[in-house]
Amino acid sequence: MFIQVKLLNGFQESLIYKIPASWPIEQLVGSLVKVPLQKRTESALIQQVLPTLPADITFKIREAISLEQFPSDAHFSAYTQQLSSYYALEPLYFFKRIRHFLSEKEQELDIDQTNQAASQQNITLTSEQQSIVDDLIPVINSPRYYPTLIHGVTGSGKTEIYKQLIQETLKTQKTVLLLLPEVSLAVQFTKLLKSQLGLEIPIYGFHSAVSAKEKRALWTSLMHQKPVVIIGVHLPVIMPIAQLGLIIIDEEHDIGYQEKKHPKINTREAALMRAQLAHIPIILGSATPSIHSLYCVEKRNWKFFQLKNRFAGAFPKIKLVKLTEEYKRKNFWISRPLEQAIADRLTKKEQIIIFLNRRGFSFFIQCKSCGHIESCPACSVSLTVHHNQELKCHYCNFSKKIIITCPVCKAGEDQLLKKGIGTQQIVTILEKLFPHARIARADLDATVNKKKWQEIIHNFEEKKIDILVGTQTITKGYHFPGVTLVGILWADINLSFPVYNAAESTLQQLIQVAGRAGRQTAESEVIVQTMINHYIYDYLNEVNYTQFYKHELKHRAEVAYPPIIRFAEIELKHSDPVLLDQESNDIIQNLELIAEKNQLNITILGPAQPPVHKIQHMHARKIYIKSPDISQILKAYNHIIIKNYTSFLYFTPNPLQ
DNA sequence: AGCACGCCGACT
DNA sequence: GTCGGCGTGCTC
Repeated sequence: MFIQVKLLNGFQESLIYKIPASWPIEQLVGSLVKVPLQKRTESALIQQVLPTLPADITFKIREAISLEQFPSDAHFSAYTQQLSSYYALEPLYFFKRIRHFLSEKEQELDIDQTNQAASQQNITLTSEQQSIVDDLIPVINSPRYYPTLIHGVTGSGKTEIYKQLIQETLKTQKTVLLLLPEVSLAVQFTKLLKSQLGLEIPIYGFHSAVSAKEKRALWTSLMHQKPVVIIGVHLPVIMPIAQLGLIIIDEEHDIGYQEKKHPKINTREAALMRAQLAHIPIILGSATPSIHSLYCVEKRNWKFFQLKNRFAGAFPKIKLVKLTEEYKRKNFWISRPLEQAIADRLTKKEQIIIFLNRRGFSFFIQCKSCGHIESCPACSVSLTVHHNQELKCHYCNFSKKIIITCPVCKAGEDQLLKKGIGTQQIVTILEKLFPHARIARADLDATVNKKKWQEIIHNFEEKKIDILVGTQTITKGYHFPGVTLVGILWADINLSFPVYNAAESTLQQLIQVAGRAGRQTAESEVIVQTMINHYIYDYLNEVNYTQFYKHELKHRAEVAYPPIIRFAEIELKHSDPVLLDQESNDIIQNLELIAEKNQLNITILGPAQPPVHKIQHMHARKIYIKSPDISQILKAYNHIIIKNYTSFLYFTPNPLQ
């Protein structure tokens, strides 16, 4: 008997080995083996068992060495098969990833020590919370696929439900997967659970902030089929786990679940596939559930629960302010109502968050005379002004001195407009308006320095800072009881972002930030400043968030976007833009041909130049495929990849931005 | 992906 | 004469 294997080290061709006499023949396909290759030993995945050799063999066949130790998981093979066909990858990909972390060397990690583990123990659940737990306990005890969506307003105590259900699952000797959309949240959650559930429960963090030693300890547990709690972002969902009993996806709406690099696997989707194959319950929780999940509640009978009450504090009052209306004000970016509210809170010695939801692109420099914008020589993005003296590229880190005359029309400095607004600038404005306030900035630049970041968060918690100015980073996870005012400076920046889910993600973000207010106090306020009118502002009240679903779904149906239809992206990359354009057009033609030949019901869009179409001298184009049926999209794409294009091709089903 | 082989220039 | 740079080709 022989096996046909594929090497994990990137060597493409499959090889044939003899099975040692002592091996079982059953269940070899999908297992990892060690095989001799020239003078070394390599790991490989068994693709096929061959009873006899192919006739045309001219080389001598060597014998495989040993089967590799791998945690048993009855559903793993089917799961990696399904995942790999959905993401148009080879099943080998998942084994490579697992292998990669196993061979990881120990390295110093600067672990985020942000201390948020509030020690509230043995809390009695509210009736809202209890009814969810009561519904799920029977399913945990006799498992089946049971997708459950929990819409819990900010501060409603979803964590308490998770804790109960984790304990119930462990009682049945099963493993729990707890997933969060960001490493920092996973770190926080791990700490919280360890302090509140007690040391006798094996809890493992499993993400980039965890040491290789700890990861290996988890691996050993998995080998021995021990029931554990695994907390992570992307990695845990592709691990082989013998006795999986429950998956929890917290902040399920968050785009952080989609991996940043290709292949852009979405942990939320992978987890759903896994739960379905393993016949276990899966819980998705969020204060702002995704349209997609709400759609599944409606069309696919997912269980749905709502937590409409806050554990402590009360909901903030929400006030919408139009920036374009003619207020006479000291500064364009701080409207009169906001200025007054800040002054008011400062005298009451309460805390304020000022939020700027800019995303990637920010304030660039533009000539008022000729319209020229300074941009990066290597990437196609505008350069960002730093400290009013430097221009920096957000993608490749290129930097140069700020220009004082326009390089195109030679106009002077007074004609150079530093468009947009950044957190730095806001701090300066606020310092002028409120000279006695203690103001700090917490954006991505500040978070790169972990120590400084921790210090800022700590000082804000200790009320040594009155106003915290920040971007996305402050919207996630943190709990600042002293905050009674949240000011959102420019709510509509992202609404014009060229993606179909712009309204959804903007509203989710606004509600999440607004939710930072009034966690402890009865009276708080959120001021939302905007340039334009938009329907999302009708749904800023988070208790009524689900009404947004109806409105948005109608809109998506009109323009044929998910979740009504399926949607996938093909990204093409090449250093030569001419070749890239040729090949993208060729792919479009080919797709159309394939669709016609196979009678596929697909719509092809593009090729489009993405907003950032050139990064580090690599050009990019995007092609989109729509269809009522994902398998038709996959069929079309699989026809494309067998042709030998010189561009790099990346396939993303259901892309999020 | 590794690793050996081999062909050519630099150096004790 | 030998050491070592890396281009080429092979792996069951």
